[in-house]
Amino acid sequence: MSPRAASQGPYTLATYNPDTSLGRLVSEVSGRLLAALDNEMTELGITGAQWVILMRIAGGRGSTAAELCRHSRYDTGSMTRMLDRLEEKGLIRRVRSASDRRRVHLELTPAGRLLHPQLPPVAVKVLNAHLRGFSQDEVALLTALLQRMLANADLPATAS
Amino acid sequence: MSPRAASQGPYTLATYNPDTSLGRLVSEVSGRLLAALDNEMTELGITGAQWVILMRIAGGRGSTAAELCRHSRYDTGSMTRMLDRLEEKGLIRRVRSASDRRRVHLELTPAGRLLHPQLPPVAVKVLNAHLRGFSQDEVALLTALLQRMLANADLPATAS
DNA sequence: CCTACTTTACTGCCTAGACAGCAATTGCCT
DNA sequence: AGGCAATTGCTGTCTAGGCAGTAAAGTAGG
Repeated sequence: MSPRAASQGPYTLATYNPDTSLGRLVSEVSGRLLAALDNEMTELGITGAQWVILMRIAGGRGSTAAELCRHSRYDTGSMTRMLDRLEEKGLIRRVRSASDRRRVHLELTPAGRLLHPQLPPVAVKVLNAHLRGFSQDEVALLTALLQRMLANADLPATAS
Repeated sequence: MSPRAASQGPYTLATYNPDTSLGRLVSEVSGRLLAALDNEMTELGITGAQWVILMRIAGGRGSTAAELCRHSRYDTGSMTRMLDRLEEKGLIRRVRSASDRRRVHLELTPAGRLLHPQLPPVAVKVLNAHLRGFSQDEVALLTALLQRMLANADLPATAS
């Protein structure tokens, strides 16, 4: 309510411009990166979203559906169908756990293991294409700034 | 093919980590910002995506559906239905153009004009919450770095 | 004028994610 | 042992965007 409220952060109503704000900018960059990833991936037969899940499974950081959900903002219903698609493509396999029969362990099929090494180079290519003219220091700086935004996102929203 | 190819950009296969890469980071920040915007907007009865379109119409930077599409990576089909929803909520009005009868001019209804002033403060609040601890210089720096990535996105992908 | 091309808005159809609800399984607690 | 809550994976149902196709309206060139 008080005029002082306007000085509590970098943005104020007077200076805020929806077209040049960080919100618009981050959303646009994210969209372009995913679009470029999708584009590069069509020849491999998967989408950018599937790329992300495959990389997690292959890297051992997603051995069950629930674990994948906890790290990817999908709900379990969406994840089930995402895994359905990867299974239909013959890239992953579901194996019921013996120790905990609620769980379904996920693993790459031979076709999935064949595809896996082709995934990281695509991401490297896309990222570097968007980072032309950036020094290593600038990339590190950008990374650090974004990580700080992410850390703020986890905090409960302060009053006002 | 040659080893030199690995030094053409900040990322290399050896250093690339899908969990800490800029791709993952930008996507995550963008998702959090939109989720926070959605969350703040529920009480106003619209979504984050609708917020964006309403702001463009209100600001005079989107007087027809085709113009909105050119600036927002929606196709015309999606935009038609997006505008359907805004019209059903009584926030915008479609008016057939007299000079070019293919066009449908978009304008805010009285209810839309009443809602409009409430939109920017929400974005300012969300952005500032994610920028706690940032100086003005750091925000400017982050903005500039992201703009450079965006400029690179518009260039045709270089070979390799 | 008349044809060919473009632009604009709209409509099916398909894919994909969110939400809620469900059954099976497990661990905990008394 | 028995009851109970939590976890896991799955299924309907809804919303929403992408793609292709269409009709109406405009534009350019002969």
